[in-house]
Amino acid sequence: MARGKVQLRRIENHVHRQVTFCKRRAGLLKKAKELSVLCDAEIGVVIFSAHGKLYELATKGTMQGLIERYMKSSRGAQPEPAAMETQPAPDLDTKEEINMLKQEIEVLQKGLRYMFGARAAAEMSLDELLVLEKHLEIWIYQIRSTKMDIMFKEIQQLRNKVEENAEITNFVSVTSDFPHPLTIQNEIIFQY
Amino acid sequence: MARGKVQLRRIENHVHRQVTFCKRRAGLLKKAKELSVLCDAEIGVVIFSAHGKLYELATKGTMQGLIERYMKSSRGAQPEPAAMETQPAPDLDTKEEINMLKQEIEVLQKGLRYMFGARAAAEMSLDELLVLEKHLEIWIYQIRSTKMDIMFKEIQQLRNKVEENAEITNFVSVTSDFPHPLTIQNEIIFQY
DNA sequence: AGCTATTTATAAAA
DNA sequence: TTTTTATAAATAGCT
Repeated sequence: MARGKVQLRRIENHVHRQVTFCKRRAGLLKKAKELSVLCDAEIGVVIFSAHGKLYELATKGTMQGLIERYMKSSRGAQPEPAAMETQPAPDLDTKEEINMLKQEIEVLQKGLRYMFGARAAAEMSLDELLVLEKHLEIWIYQIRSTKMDIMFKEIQQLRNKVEENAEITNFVSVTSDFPHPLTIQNEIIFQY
Repeated sequence: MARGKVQLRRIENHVHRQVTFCKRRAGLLKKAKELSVLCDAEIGVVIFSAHGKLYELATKGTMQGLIERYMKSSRGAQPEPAAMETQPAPDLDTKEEINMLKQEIEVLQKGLRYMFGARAAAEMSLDELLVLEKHLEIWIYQIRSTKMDIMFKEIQQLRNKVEENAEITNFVSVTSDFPHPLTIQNEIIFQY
């Protein structure tokens, strides 16, 4: 933009690159702020320098809040994981259900902080820790179910192969079902 | 920037605001791309228009990946993530509010999953699931230890109180240590 | 980190 | 929205 037209490719000179990064970074964040104020938009900008240093800006609220909003907004365009659905709570009074869900959210938030901070567990109350623990147990259960699922499919494929072979070689085909009661899946899987 | 100096406040005229939003949004995204290319930086920009429409840009990789990187990078730097507050849903139908809360929980759970840099369970291999499972077990173990810790402190406090009382009333003070071997903490805690 | 000469971005209008 | 055009801003190359 000045004393030289800009070439749209990586600046090779290390010093030039650093200076330009500084200036343009400031410019970008300024522009973002302006756009947010002028047009009443919520904007988040995250910049990782080539060396991994983080620079960020979140207009209106925090980056965390913005990320949440982004997750909600961009969902649907993304392939949703079929597994690990939210546990359907038993039929409670709606009013009470809302409170329970809100509490659950709070606990999960703290859990996230705990993971990200890796030292915030001490800040959680006994009850909150209990709820978080339950969540994790559910999560583990789901993971074990998925593992079981994968393995069962492999077994089926193998059995199909065997069956084909048997037919081709005029042997008796194996058709008996493999027993796999859901109730013991998690017990079985423990052995792997 | 042209034919009129810009005032840094919300543009009141609806049409002007819309036009400016369009232009400046394009400008901001262009600047972000340029900065990324020129200085080899990874940049993410999220823009929510006043009416909630989402515009985004992620240089290098996806926004999801960038968010993961942000989560990892920004932890510890923030003293208190005052963010992640429950959306103050004003006056929605309770039924709808429940759905919104459930969605939020889903998002948070997803966030927790990202913590391990893991993909959704459905997309994960047996080995990956095993690793994730181990992580969760460790997490649960830590939580149980923390719970034990909290409870033991409470017990200590109670005992101190008793002790004070005893001294005041000239009774024999209780000084024996309460046994709490780490190896069985998790077993003990199971009962709560 | 400051200074200009220029390049860009963009406000107003169409 | 997009284009045009007059100007305001941003910034590349130097100190």
